[in-house]
Amino acid sequence: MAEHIYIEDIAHWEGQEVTIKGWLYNKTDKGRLQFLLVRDGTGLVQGVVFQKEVSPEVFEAARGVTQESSLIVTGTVRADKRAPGIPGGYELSVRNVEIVQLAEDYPITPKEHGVDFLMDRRHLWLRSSRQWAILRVRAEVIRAIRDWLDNNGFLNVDTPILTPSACEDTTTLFATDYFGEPAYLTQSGQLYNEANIMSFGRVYCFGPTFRAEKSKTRRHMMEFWMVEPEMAYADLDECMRVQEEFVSYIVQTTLKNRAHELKVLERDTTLLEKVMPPFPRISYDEAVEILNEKGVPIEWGDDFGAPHEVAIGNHFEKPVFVHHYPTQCKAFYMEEEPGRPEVSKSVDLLAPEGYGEIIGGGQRTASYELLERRIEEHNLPRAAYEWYLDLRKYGSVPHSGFGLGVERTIMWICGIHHIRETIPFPRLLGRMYP
RNA sequence: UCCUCGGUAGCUCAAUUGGCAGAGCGGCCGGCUGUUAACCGGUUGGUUGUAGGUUCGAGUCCUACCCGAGGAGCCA
Repeated sequence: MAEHIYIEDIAHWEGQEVTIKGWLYNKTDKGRLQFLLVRDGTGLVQGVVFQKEVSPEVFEAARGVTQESSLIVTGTVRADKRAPGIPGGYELSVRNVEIVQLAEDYPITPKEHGVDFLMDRRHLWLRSSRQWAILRVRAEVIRAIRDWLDNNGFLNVDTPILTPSACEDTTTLFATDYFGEPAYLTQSGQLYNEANIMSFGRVYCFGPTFRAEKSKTRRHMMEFWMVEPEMAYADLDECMRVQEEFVSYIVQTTLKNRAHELKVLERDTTLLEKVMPPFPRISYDEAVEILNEKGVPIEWGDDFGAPHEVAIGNHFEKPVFVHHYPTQCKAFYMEEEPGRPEVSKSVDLLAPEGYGEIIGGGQRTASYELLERRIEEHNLPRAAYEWYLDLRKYGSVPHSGFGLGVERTIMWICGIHHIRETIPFPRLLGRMYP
C-alpha cells in the first residue's frame, strides 16, 4: 500500500511508490501517453501514464479525466529535469488513477480570462497557480508579522470590531444597528491600543478593518486587514526603528520561506533582498522639495496623492520614511512638534517600485489639553472620547504606534498589480460576491 | 461622487464607409511515447448588455438605462 504524501515533500520519496490526493490542474493527451498535472494544495506535480504500463481501465480513466476533477493517483517518484510543477523536477510514473469526482465543464481554462469573469468565480479562481502562490505568500506574511511582534515584546491584545464611534474623523463608516443604538464596524483599533499599552506596555491588534469610502482603485478594498502595534514610552524615532526592523523581517522571512511561490509569480526579488535596516528618512519638507524637483508639483501643506507617494517611493531603492507631515493632514491625536505646531510627529512608510504607503503612524499626543482642543477643532463628539481623554489624565506617557496594511504589503512583496488578488474573497466597491 | 474606456459564441477578441457576425481557445470526434497555456485534422457553438429611435438595411449612428474596468479624491 503506497503512502499518501504531499507534493511539497516529493523530493524525499524518489524511487518509492506513493499516493497523491488532489485535483487535475491540466492534462496533455499524447495518444498512448497521458500527462496529468495534479495539484494537492501544497504543490503541482506531473503524472505520466503510459498505456502499456497500466490496465485498460486505468488508462481510460487517465484519458477521460477532466480539468479540476478530484482524483487519487499512485505511482513511483522519479527525478526528471523535464518535469514541470511546483517545486518541479520530479514526476510520478503512474500505476493507478482513481477518479473521486469527474468535474464537468470547469469554467476557468488555462487560457486568458477577464477580471469580471474571474471575480464572479473567485471561489474557483483560488485554485489557479497564481492565486495559490499569492495566498501562500499572504499566510507567510501574516505568520511573520505575528512571529516578529510576539518575539519582540509585543502582546497581542484584541480590540473590538463593533464600535460606538469613529476612531478617526475623516473616513466613512459602515453602520449597523446595536439593539437600537448605532454601531460601526471598526476602521482602526488604535484608540483601544492606547488604553491597552497603559496596562501592557507594548501591544498589537490584528484584524479586519472596514472603510465605507467609495474608493475604486487598485489599492483599495472595503474590508482589509491591518496590524497595529502601539508602544508606551516610545517616541517618533523609536517608532521608525521598530518599523524598519519589523518590515525587514517580514520581507526577508517571506523571501526565504516562499521562494517557490515568488517564482510562480515571476517576482524579481532584487530590490526586496535589499530591504534591511536602516531605511532612509526624510521630512515632509524635504519630500516636497524632491517632488517639485522631480516635476510632481505639490504645495507645502497639501497631503500626498498617489502620484506623490509613487514618486517618492521610486526615488529610493528601499522603503522610505516620510516624517513630520503638516498637522492639518493627519489625525487629531498626532503629537505636535515642539516649537513648530504646524507639523506633527507623524510618519508614513512608502514602499519602492510604485507601491506607495504601506504604514501610517506616529507619536500620539500625551497632553490632555492639546487632545481636548483637537477634539473640539475636529468637531468630534466629546462624550464619545471621554474614556480616551482619561488616558491622558491617569499616568499619561509619550507613546507611539503605527498601522501596517497587510494587503498592500502583500501586493508589494508579490509584485502584483491589484489588491483584489491579495485576499481570498475581496470586498470591493460594488462587489460582494462570492 | 467625478472623469475616461468598454459590453459581440462558454472564454479572449475581430468585424473597413451603416451592407452575408468571424477567428483563436474551450468542448466533442480522430491522430500522435516527452508534453510544459502541446501540436495536427474534423466538428460544435450567436436574443451583438437592456429598452426605444433613425434607416431600404444597425454589432456599427442617436437617446435613456444597466453592468464592468481604469483613474481621481480619500486612505492602509
